[in-house]
Amino acid sequence: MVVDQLKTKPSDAETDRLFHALADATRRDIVARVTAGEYSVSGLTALYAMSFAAVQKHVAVLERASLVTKEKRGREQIVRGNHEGLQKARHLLDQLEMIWRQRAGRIADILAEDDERDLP
Amino acid sequence: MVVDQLKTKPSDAETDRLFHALADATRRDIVARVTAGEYSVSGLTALYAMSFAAVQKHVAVLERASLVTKEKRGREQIVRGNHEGLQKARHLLDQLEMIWRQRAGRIADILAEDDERDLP
DNA sequence: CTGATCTACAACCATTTGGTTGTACGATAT
DNA sequence: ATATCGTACAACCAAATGGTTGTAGATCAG
Repeated sequence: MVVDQLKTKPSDAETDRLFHALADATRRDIVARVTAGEYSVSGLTALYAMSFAAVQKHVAVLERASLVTKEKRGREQIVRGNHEGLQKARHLLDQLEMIWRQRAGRIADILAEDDERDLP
Repeated sequence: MVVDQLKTKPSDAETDRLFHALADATRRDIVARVTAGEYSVSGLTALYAMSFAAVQKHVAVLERASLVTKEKRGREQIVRGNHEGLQKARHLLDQLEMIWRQRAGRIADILAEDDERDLP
């Protein structure tokens, strides 16, 4: 099932790649652009003050992190946003969020126990 | 207002620090541990196969990313999870998610226009 | 066919990262 | 008082990062 893929915990290496890919302003901008529309690699290069090869490397990093996909069209390579990577990242943050809420819950429990102790 | 702090877009450098901090398995584990409970830096060191100084550096990276806080207690430094960083990270992913949904919306619009063209 | 465009990839370089060891210092326990 | 514990920080090192230039292969336009 597709759901299984979401519930499957990504490997550490996968997660490393994901967050590392997001830890760069240029790459985040690329993700936003190609999620909103289609860009070739050279189309993206026009947007930034860096060489084609540099952008190419950024796209490769994003691709390895499942945040974008590339598809050959004629002599161009079309880059598109890939929802899968984003969902993975959100899922991982959700897990940390759950740990936080569990802790908050335990604290509430402890306070409740204290209250009980105060009862007659 | 507190709400303003959440709505304020974090700087690129802040976001870089955040995702970079999360892009390491040891650091993610530290975040999970100190979110669930309290640990001193040397208490954390006992958990990993690396030197005290290495763990100290990881904690420093997490602290700069607002993912943990440190508080001196006696001769120990207590590390605690900081919800602020997590929320920031989730907010940033939410923004990308929004771009995705907007695009999905536009595609639906385009399909709807095509349908209209087909009408008499 | 020829030339221009888009891509891939290697080689190189400066900086950052993630680890180490070693030294120093305040807080604690004996 | 002294030894030990927890921390801070500097110096060092290998590997990874983020950028460059240069070369070469496909694809398209004229």
